[in-house]
Amino acid sequence: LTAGIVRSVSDQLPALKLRAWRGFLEAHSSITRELERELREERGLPLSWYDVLVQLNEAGGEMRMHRLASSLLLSRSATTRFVERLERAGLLVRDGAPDDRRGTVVRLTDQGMDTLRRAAGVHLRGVKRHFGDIISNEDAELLVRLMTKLAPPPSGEGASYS
Amino acid sequence: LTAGIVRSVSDQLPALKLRAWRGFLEAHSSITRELERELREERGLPLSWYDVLVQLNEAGGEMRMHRLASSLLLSRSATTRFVERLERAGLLVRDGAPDDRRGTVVRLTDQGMDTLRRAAGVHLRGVKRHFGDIISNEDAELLVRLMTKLAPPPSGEGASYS
DNA sequence: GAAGATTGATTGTTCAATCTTA
DNA sequence: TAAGATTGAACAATCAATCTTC
Repeated sequence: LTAGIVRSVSDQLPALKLRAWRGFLEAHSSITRELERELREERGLPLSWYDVLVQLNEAGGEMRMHRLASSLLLSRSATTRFVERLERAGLLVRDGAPDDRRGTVVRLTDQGMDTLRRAAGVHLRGVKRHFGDIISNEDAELLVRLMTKLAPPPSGEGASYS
Repeated sequence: LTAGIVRSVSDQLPALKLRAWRGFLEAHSSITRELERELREERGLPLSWYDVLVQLNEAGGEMRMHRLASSLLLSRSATTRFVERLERAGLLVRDGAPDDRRGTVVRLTDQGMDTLRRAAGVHLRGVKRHFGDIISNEDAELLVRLMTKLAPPPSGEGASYS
């Protein structure tokens, strides 16, 4: 049954490269799943919440809604509701933009900053354990080079989960 | 404000490895997003549906529900509803398992097999363009080695999006 | 009692439509 | 007319509870 598909696979993609691709997917999935689990268990924080806090912090503590939406790779409506939840939890606040009255500025609160600090330890420990400690410095250099080739350098950010 | 965080980052994770980690996330995100877009535009098929078809095909055309759930990294209830949708679309059917009357077997239909064949071309072309063509054979060998170290080889499958 | 699967309630994401300001 | 943001309706994923069979 699968002969046709198998043939078309190897015509287009050498087995070696297909194995590399699948390994890439497996590694991504297993590492992020583990990071998600650890952060949720030890800090009660979803990785997606942590990512919002990181983005805001790296932007200097505040950000416009549409900019946040594009860094998170979320639609605007999803971002609105997402931000609502974090605001209800006291991690950030929304305010009208000073220069453009259509706009909204999202700002990290002290509590949000504190939550970020406490979460960062857990998260970075996880990235170290599940990624950094496993690869050598030479591997890391190579990955930087490879990943830069694979990710479109011009266009915007991306879901970081830094 | 961020001094404490920045310090704790570099204590745990050398800057080089952190850059490798972020590159890894960016590359994964941008490639899978593009593959999703292409498959949806050219075949009207979500990547997650394609993944179900691939899993079933690689398992010889049929699979038990709980096994499918674990290959897809979905909960059982999510898998039930997911399979319902694909069944409504005519891509697969459900039947009682012959040996265990608690169980359900999911089986690819001819239409499902046909959809898989037509989707595979588009998808594999994408993996080739956005991944295979960009890396050398040496890079691929290295990635296989690295990704195998990063993904726990013993435990189960993973979301493939093959 | 435990495993396999489904259903109900809750939560989260999206698209399309809407409202306000530029 | 378009950009920024929010709201309503539809869809998808999860947990807990349930039902059947082992």
